[in-house]
Parts: sequence; C-alpha cells; structure tokens
Amino acid sequence: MPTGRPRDPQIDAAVLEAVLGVLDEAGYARLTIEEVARQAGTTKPAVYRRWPTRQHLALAALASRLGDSPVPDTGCTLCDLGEGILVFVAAFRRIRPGVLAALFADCAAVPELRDAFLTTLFEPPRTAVGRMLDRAVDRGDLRADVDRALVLDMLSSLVHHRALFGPAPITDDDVAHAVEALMAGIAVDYPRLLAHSRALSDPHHLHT
Amino acid sequence: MPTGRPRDPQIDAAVLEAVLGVLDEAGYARLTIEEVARQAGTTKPAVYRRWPTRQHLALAALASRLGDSPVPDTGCTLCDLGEGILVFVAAFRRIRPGVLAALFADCAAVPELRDAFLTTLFEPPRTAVGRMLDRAVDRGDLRADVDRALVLDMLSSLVHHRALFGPAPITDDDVAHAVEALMAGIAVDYPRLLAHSRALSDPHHLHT
Amino acid sequence: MPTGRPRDPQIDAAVLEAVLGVLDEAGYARLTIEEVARQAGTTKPAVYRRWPTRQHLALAALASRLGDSPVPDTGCTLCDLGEGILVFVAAFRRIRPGVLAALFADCAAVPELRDAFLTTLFEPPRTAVGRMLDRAVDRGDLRADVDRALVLDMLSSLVHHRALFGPAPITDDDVAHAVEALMAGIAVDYPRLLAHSRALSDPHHLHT
Amino acid sequence: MPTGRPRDPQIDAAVLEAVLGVLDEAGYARLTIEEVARQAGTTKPAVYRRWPTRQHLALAALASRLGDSPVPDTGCTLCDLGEGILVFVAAFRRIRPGVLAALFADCAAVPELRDAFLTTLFEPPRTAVGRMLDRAVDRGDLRADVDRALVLDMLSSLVHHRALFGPAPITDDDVAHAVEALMAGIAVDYPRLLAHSRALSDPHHLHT
DNA sequence: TGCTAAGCGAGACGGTACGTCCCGTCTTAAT
DNA sequence: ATTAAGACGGGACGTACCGTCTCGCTTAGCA
Repeated sequence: MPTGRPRDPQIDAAVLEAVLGVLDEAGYARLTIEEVARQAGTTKPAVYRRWPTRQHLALAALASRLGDSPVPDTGCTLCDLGEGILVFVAAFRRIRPGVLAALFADCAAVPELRDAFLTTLFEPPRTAVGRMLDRAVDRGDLRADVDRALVLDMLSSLVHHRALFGPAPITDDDVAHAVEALMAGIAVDYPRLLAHSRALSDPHHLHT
Repeated sequence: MPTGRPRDPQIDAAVLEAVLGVLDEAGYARLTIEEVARQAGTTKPAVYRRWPTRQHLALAALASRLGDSPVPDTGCTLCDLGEGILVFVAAFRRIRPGVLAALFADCAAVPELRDAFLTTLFEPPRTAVGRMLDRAVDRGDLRADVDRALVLDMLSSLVHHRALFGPAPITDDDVAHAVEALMAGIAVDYPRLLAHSRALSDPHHLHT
Repeated sequence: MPTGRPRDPQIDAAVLEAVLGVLDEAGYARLTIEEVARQAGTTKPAVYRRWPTRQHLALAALASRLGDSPVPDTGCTLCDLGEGILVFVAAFRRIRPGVLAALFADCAAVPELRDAFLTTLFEPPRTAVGRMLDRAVDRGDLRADVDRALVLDMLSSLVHHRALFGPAPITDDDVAHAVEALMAGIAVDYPRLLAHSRALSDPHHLHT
Repeated sequence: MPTGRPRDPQIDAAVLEAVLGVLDEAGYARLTIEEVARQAGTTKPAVYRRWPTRQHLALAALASRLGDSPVPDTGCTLCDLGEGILVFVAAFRRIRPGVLAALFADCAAVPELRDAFLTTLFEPPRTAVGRMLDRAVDRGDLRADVDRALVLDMLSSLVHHRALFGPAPITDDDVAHAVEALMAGIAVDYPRLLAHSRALSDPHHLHT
C-alpha cells in the first residue's frame, strides 16, 4: 500500500501534452526531457519519476494520440480493405514525418522498447486489417492459401514506406490501386469483387 | 587547380571503416564524430574537413558498403524480378536494424540530406527493378497501363519495412510469394509467365 | 542559502593535486585543462566550474602548496632575518623553475590575476620579513630612517631572482652573506648585532 | 657553396620588426608565427626556415633591440655604479612587462635556449657592472673579500624584480638608495666614497 | 495530532560530445 | 633551393545539454 505524497495526475497530462507539442513542432531529435519539463511547467525529476527514458515518454505520448481505429464491415471486401487502410493512414498523417522513424530507431536495440513500439503503434491497425482478411476468406472472396501475414505486410509497409520515405504520404487513389492490384492476384473471383464494389460505391471515389 | 597539402586518402578510408564499425556494433545513436575519429586513429577536425555532419558521414559510409547491384536479365520476368529484389535485400541485410531509420529520420528535415539519402541508398535498386518492369512491358509480359511507380513502391517498401520494423528481414520465399501475388494481378498472362519460370528454374527454390 | 547538488570535495583535491603534478613534471606551458582533468580522473566542465581559467587554477594549486611560513622571533635580528628568509626560500624551492615566471607572465596583463598572484604567492613571506624589520627598529637594532619597502625588495628580489633565473636556487650561505652585507649598511651598531648572533648560534651555520 | 635562390634579407628584417611589434602591443602569449608572418607580409614557412621556434624568434628580436650598454668610468665608484645600473634599467623599460618572464619561462627547460636567453639578455649589463666592481676593488674602494657575484645578483635582481613584479619599474632614487645601503656594508671607507660622490655630482640627483 | 515516507520545485552536479581555433608541417607550382 | 600560397593532421579550447543527485518543503496516510 503506497504511502507518502501521491503523484499529481495533472503533471502526467501536462507532460504528455508537452511531448506531443515538441514532437509536432520540432521533431523527435529536439525532444529533450528538459524542454518537455519546461513546457509542462514542471521539472526534470518529476518527468523522470514517471517515464525512465525519452523513448518511453514518446511512446506514451504517441499512444495517447493514436486512438482505436474503427473497423468498417460493409460486406464489400474491396471497400472495407480500402477504407480500413485509409483509417490508419489518416492516423499516421497526424504524426510529423520522421518522428516515427527516429523513435523506432531509438527503440530498435532494446527488445522491451521495440516490442512496446510495435505493439502500441503498429499492431492495432494491422490487427484490424487482418480481421478483414479473415472475413474475406470466410466469405470465399479470398483464396484460403494466401499468406495473410505477408499480405498484411505488403499493405502496411506501403503505407509506412510512403509516410516515412516518400516525397508525400500515400494518396487515397494509390491505396485503391494497390489494393486492387494485390487482390487481383489473390482473390478467388476478382471481377465479381470489383463489380460488387462498384455497385456499392459508385459514384464513390474508391475505384480505378 | 588545387594547391596546398593533399588530403591523406588513408584517413578517408579509415574513417569510413570506423563509421561502419560503430554503426554495426553500436547503432546510429552512438555514432559520434569523436568516437569515429578515435577509432580511425585520427582527430575530429580531420573528419570535419571531409564530411560536414554526422549525417553526411553516415551516408558516405553506407554508400561505400552498398555497391552497385548487378541487374539480372534472363528473359524470365518472374525470375529476374525475384532475383533482382533479392540482390538489394541482401545489401540491406548487411546494415544493422534501426540504422537506416535513424539516419533517415535525421536527414528528413534537410532537403539536401533527404535527397542524398534517397539517391544514395534507395534509388539504385529501385531504378534497377524499374528497368526490369520496363523490359517486361516491352516483352508484353506486363499490362502497359500499370502504375510502375506504385508497383515499385509496393515491392521496395515491403523489403524496407521488414528490414526496418520486422522481427526479421524478409526471406527469399516471402519475396517470391510477394512477386507472384502481385504479378498475378498485373500480368498480361500470368500462367504463361509462371510456366516459363518453372521451366527455367525447376528444381530451383524460386517458385511457390 | 545554496541549493542544488553539493560539489564533490574530492574532485577539488584531485584537481589541485593533478595541477601540481603537471607543473612539477612538465611545467606551466604544458598545463592544460584537458590534461589536468584527465589526470584528476574527472572532466573539463568539472574543472571549469571551480576555476574559470588556467591561471586561477595554477594560483590555487600553488597556494595550496605554499603553506603559512612560521615567523621566527628569537631576539637576534640577524638570525631571525636569515632564518625567516630561508623559510620562504625553501617554499620556492618546491616549485619547478620557470613555473612562477610563466604564471606571472600569464597574469601580468589582468589586474585581478596580477593582484591574486602577488597576494597569494609573494605577499605572505614578504609580510613576515617586514614584521621582523619592524621589530628590529623597535629594538633599536636598525636605523629608523631606512626605507623598509626597499630593503624588503632587495631581500625578496634576490631570492626570487635566483629562483627564477639563477643556474641554481640561492644557497643558505648566500642568504647569510646578503643579510650581513645589507645589515652592515643600515644597522645602528652592526658589530654588536654580529657578536650577538655569534654568541647565540655558534657553532651554528649562520655566520660568515 | 650555396646554390638555388638566395634568401631575401628583407624578410629577416621585416620578421624581427614584426616580432617586436607583437611583443610590444600584445605580449609574448600572443606571439604566434602566423601573426608574425602576417605582419611581416610573408608566410609561416619563410619564418620557420629562419628560426626554428617561437623562442628563438623572440630571443633574436629582443637581442636586436637591446644594444650594447656604454659603461661609465668616471672614477667615482658610487656614481659609476648608479649610472651603470640605470643604463640597463632603461633598456629593460623598453620591453613590455611580462614579456621577459614569459620568454624565460618558455626557455627554462631547454639548456640551449636557457643559455641563449641569459647570454643575450641578462649577461651584458651584468658583465659591465661586474667590471665596475673590479675597478672599485683595484682602487681600494671595495673590500677585496666580498662575493662579487652575490653583489651583482643583489643589484640586478632588484632591477629585474621591480621590472617584472613591481607595481612600477624601479625609480632612479631607489637605485641610488640601494647602491648606497649596499656599499655602506661592503665598502672599505664608505664616508669617503660618499663625500667624493657628492663633490662630483652635487647638486646632482644621485645621493640621499 | 504527530510521525513517516514519498513527491514536489529548484538548481548545481559529473560527464559526453560538440564544433572551432590555431598550431606547426607538408605539398605544390613558380621564381 | 627558396619562394608564396594554402590545405593538412592534430591538440586543446570553452560550451551546451544530458541525466542524476541533493536539498528544503509539502502533502497525504498510519499510529
């Protein structure tokens, strides 16, 4: 049972907010405990008591921003995949370019941090899209022998790659094209899927 | 016409070697000019004369490691793509995980560095694979209306993603699967390509 | 009321010791903050926090070596002068030749440092011998009209000169001879002083 | 027989002049080969070809300034000593305070430089005054058993000490007082000397 | 109510690495 | 062979900021 003076919860919130402010305005390289403490109106030891390193701090702050992604389930495999991917594309767009790469690089060497990074920031949308693929297999839209993990990687890596290294984040059209090209290779009956998608969403933007 | 004492080329080599040593053993975060100079048996000013920042230094060192990739051209589209990608997969495998991400994050904000990074480290294999796609279109293996840039992104991002964030670098089998799934969606006559590939390489490892 | 982490007194001592080590073994020209920090097992900022310049550092270290000189007071003017001078001669002998000259040269241009040098290193023995001269006047051993400051300069400059520029530091005999020659010119009754001195100290070494 | 392009003697002169300029205006600590070369309108290698070190350079420059001191010989021991000392006092007054001390400190560790320093800068006036003392002994003005080297040291050290460490260089009156106090202790018949001196120089300034 | 233990703001600490200055040397092309 | 010119290899500089520690005070829960 903890004795002594309890921690001031306002400091927790103020620090996380300050971290997001620094990351958005200056990037991960400028994320110093000293600056965070200053912007949060507190002191370095108060921060260090809560998060042992800059990495933990950044992870906690970014996790608090990227909330749960709603998973669309309309019955249209192509539509769901496209929309589902765009949901987490939108989430990543809210993080300043370079921040994720720098943070990951800083975490890569420490298994605990590496796992925390992946679990916190990369896993949720990946799981969501994975569930869509499962449903597509169940519906008979997708060949059952496809390596779902690989397909997930191909889709998410495209998003991440363009977010991290591209001249610009991926566009909605690019997502649609990519989904279509990939699905054409692994769907049971791609023309039917496409027709279904068009019937549902025309004159929506999500088609070739 | 350059006058004055010429630069000692041994120092150039020793510094680049020291940089690779530090990157391999300790990662980009531990790459300090002071440590590099110490390991190279020289001093900081000698390093600063050659490369103005840590970023330039790391770029030069990594570029010296990733030599030119030979582009296979056997006439078999599937084989060439698979082998060509594996060539630069192998190159990236020689770089400690996290190093590229950290370096890119450090370069992202400065256009000159960002361009240097992409040109030096990402462009060459991308160009090589792009040429393969062009040849495939010329041969009539690939539909002419595909967005080659997007296909390139899908392939290279998969490699990079697994190199950067994956629990392990991508395997040869995964590359083969990915190429096949993707080509199935965008080839003019995929079964013919597959048959050709098998005829050539059976009992090679590069097939489903 | 001082707040913050208190300074580690062991570092103070280690640094001063390291300074004396460098001065003794290599001289003032080799006294660099970096080397001192290295030998003291600490770092440059820790040194700079304590002493702002190399000059302050050297002054502090030398002052810590030259402790207070006890002032003899036996009633014998000749003996006291001779012994009193030898006390600080001995002190200067503990400093490597050239160190004082170089340090002073470095301090000469800055009044604060110049005063600190003189006050710390030259003043104490000078004051002590000055008190002896006062007592000698009080006792009627010395003519009251002599310029005490000039006499002090003649004695101390002899010591310093030989310490700084001589082929060897001044000897005890030289001190005795110099005191006798000078006192012969300014004493009220020199033969009496000499007789008194011999009566006291025979067969001591302090006589012609 | 020297072949090749002959050395430009104007560079020798320009360099020495530049050295004196730097020493007078900035002191020994600021005497760098680079600055000397710049002020002399030449380059560093041209300086290094002529004088191997900064010490040699400073010695040569100062020696070129301190010309031969004329030795007065009027027959009046007190007058000659006083005037003779003032001659080299005047010479030292032309050198910025601290320069000699710093230079000596820099030379002290190398026997060759140390000897060059003493021979070039300190010996000439000392020899001159030494000759005066010899004449005084010959004339019967001075006791033959005095240690001439010690007397020389007492006089010259007084001058040097005040030049180096005093709040002001020694005054003419101080020199007179010091000579008189010292001679009173070692002359054969001091009152006679004093009378002779006054007879010659009254109402000159050189007496008590 | 008084004691104890932990959190708090404040700020100096020990230390790493920085980027720069200027040293004395070396190389080149021309004289 | 010496010259002017200028870049080189290198030692040391003084600084910025890191993450840690110590302080004196404040704030609860336990006795």
